[in-house]
Amino acid sequence: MTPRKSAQDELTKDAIIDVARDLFVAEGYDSISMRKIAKVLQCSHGAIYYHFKNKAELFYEIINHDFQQLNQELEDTINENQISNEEKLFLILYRFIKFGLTHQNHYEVMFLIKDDEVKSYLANGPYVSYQRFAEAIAKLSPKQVHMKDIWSLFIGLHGFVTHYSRTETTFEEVEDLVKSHCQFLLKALS
Amino acid sequence: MTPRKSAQDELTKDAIIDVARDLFVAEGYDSISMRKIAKVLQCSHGAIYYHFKNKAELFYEIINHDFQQLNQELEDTINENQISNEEKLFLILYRFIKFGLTHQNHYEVMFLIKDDEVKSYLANGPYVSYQRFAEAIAKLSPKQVHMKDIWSLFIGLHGFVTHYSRTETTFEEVEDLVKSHCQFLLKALS
DNA sequence: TATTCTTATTGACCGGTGTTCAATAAAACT
DNA sequence: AGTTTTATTGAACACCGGTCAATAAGAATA
Repeated sequence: MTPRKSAQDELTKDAIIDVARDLFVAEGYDSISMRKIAKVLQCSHGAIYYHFKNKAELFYEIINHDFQQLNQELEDTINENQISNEEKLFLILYRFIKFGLTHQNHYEVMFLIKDDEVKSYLANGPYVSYQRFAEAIAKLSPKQVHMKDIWSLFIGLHGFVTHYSRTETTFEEVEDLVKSHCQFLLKALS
Repeated sequence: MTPRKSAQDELTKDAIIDVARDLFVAEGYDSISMRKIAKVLQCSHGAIYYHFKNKAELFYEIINHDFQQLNQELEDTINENQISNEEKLFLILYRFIKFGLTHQNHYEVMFLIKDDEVKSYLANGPYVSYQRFAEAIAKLSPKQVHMKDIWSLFIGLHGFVTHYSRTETTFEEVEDLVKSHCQFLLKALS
């Protein structure tokens, strides 16, 4: 049996996450196997299981960071100075789609995946992000909006990201369409 | 080696499709293996490959039928008597979502799947269905609508189906929400 | 320093997947 | 009866996620 690694080369959670993140971003959850990750890390695939219970947990550590980033972006938009509420409203929608399309493979898992294993790790990440979103929309809207309408608005954004993720379109390729889609949805809100 | 089947038990494309359809509907594309299909058919998994080039092609034969059904439903709605254009417009949206949520696993493949193998077989099925949809919306709208808005409308429906497919919600469970979502989208159109 | 203990890694193994293909037997044709 | 075509079998291949006994490196202890 080849000997185990020496201390200097010892595997760390962070090292695994760094490699796994790149691979997942590039090819998505299903396409990346533990063995592929291990190969890049130059370790056996079994070693990864010492640091993470399973593939889903490893992925969750990455996804969790993305939810925080999404929430942060939303907050930044709310707190931005020198722009009107109307503009903020637009920016929230616009940036949500931008986030989704620039993190396509992660978005898929954050809001789309059916895999029960992964879903159980996601826990309330999607729920929290949506709550923050809904509060922001309610606060920034010129007139009272129904909860259901905010939900429909969100679903409308979700559909956009979902569709263009399927076709692996970049945000830049559809930037204009993003704008008109956001305007379309805002028309329904008022 | 056990002998091959006798003529009366011979495998047919239709027999495979019938079994595969039920299994795919119940558990989705990924969860159903060729071996599971073969087990129900009481044949070897290799035999299926004599009738279908691969799993994707088998699934496509099923999906293709679904596109035709979706297109038929749309046409039926257009040709329905004794209802106004406004009501037809609503019904088209409503029934699209209904279709999506009552064929969740198929919808996923029809409009959502990333699997390149399957996508290549889908060919222009989604495209054709969308064209028919867009034409119907344009015709039934009281005033001129932009192409982009029809697209946004569709994306809005797509998002709804996609989200509730992920959570495996039945159409009946969200029937009221479907109505309000359709109304929301129609508000944006006018 | 010698010994024990803890910790991290390895890789064989399990049961599963889609797909291929040589062998073969049933049916059809000559 | 003999030949050809056709449909089926199941072993084999290269993957997958996950488990775990064996083991070696490093730390702690005597």
